[in-house]
Amino acid sequence: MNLSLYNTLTRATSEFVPLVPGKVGIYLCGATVQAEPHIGHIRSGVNFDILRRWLTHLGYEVTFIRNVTDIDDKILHKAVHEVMPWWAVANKYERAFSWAYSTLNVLPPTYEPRATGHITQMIELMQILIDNGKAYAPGNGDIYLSVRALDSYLTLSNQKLDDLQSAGDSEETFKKDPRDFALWKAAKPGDPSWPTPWGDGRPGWHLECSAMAHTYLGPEFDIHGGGLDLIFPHHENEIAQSESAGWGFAKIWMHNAWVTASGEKMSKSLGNSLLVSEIVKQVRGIELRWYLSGAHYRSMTEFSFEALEENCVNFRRIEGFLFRAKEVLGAEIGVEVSQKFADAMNDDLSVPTGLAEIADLVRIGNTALAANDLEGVSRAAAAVRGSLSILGCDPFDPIFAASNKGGDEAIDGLVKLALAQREAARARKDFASADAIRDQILELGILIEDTPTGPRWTMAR
RNA sequence: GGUGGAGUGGCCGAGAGGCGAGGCUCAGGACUGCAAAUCCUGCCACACGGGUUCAAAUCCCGUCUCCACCUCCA
Repeated sequence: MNLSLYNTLTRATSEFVPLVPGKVGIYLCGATVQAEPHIGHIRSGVNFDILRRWLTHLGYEVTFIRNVTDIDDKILHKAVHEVMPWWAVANKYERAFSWAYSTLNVLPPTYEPRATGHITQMIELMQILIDNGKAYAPGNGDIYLSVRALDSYLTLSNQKLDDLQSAGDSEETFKKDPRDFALWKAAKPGDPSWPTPWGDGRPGWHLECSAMAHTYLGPEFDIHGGGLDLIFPHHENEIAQSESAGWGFAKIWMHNAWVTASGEKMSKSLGNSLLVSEIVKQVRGIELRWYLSGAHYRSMTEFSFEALEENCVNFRRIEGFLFRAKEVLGAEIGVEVSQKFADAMNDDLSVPTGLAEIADLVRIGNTALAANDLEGVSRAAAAVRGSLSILGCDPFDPIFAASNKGGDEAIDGLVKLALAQREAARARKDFASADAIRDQILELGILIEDTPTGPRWTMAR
């Protein structure tokens, strides 16, 4: 079975065929760095990280570009609000995003271009568009794209130009048509600006995405991703800008759905309790990632702390199996991807189906552990670990190692001293003393379990 | 008004004509000195009303409810 992906453009799932055999170019709309990331933002990062890991597993050489939009209206507003230079605001939130990505084990992109670093490329693109008559400079310093002049506009969102509600601000502008959009905005006093042949100004409608995708992936590339809400107008405009310049642009458009709260999109829900930085005070990054990975990327996932906790319990069970397997095997666990898991992933990244396979493997592995079937344990554990590694949730991944350390040797030695006393008490049937030791140790956060091969301890969560 | 999506068991969450996804919770059982962990068993759901079919959660018609996008939201 080959990889099939859903393409928003065709509204169908079809076999993935790269433009260049063996290689894949992906452009993901990353953050507009104007606020701290909430779990909806990071879901997008996680979903596309899984896509990237899967493509890499399939043997593709993946070039993954994820931009940072570090200049836009919201950033400027925020700068006024926070009484900071706009560039300090942008950098502050860019760091917040970077922290969230690494906390959730989202691999660094091949390159992470910033909008402000690509003004030259944007000017070049505008020059092309003006030269071929698709864009115009009405003389006030703005540059607009003329949407009526386009052969195909709104093909991604399947809308008709005349059905759109008009912008509202159109009468005061220099637009030829109210639906034309600004590629470039003339400088206003106090705003940052860059010089162009048409006057000083700053980037308009996400011109940077077209310019940067072109710079790093070429005139056409395989996959363009982003959140569902970017379909219109953001991605439509990217297509319009790029195709008008004569570039083939993206072949496949992939959009992740939201994390909702109380049935509504996250940005509408109040409070900042759903910031990544807040959630990871309650659960580990790997657990939050597991939760966000669990729903299909095109399905809305309804956030609740109950659901999060449930998923954590589920994950700890899987992780517990791997830790026990490693202890019994006395060796590193292999990394294999089972056919069933691969089939699931190949079917438009059907993670939920893959989860059922993981559950099966864990059950089989636990049964093998009970039967002391080391061969079976090894096989199941490797398959579980392989699946988890695709999901970016491998507990043996060094990035998570710190939070998984059972404890260092000193703790191990101390716990074993206590366990020896408990074993002695149990041997003389002094269960009251044995239980007291177990309870006291548990209060320190260490869980004692008796197994056929003797007691073992783990850090309680 | 236009465009798109959703409604599945106590909860989360797949599936998209036929042999009960899976997880969590809960209840029983096995194991255990007691636990924990683990395994086994149980809990037969698809918004509503019609229709097509041997067979519908899945297809068709109608209805209701919810959500999103429609010019700077992942």
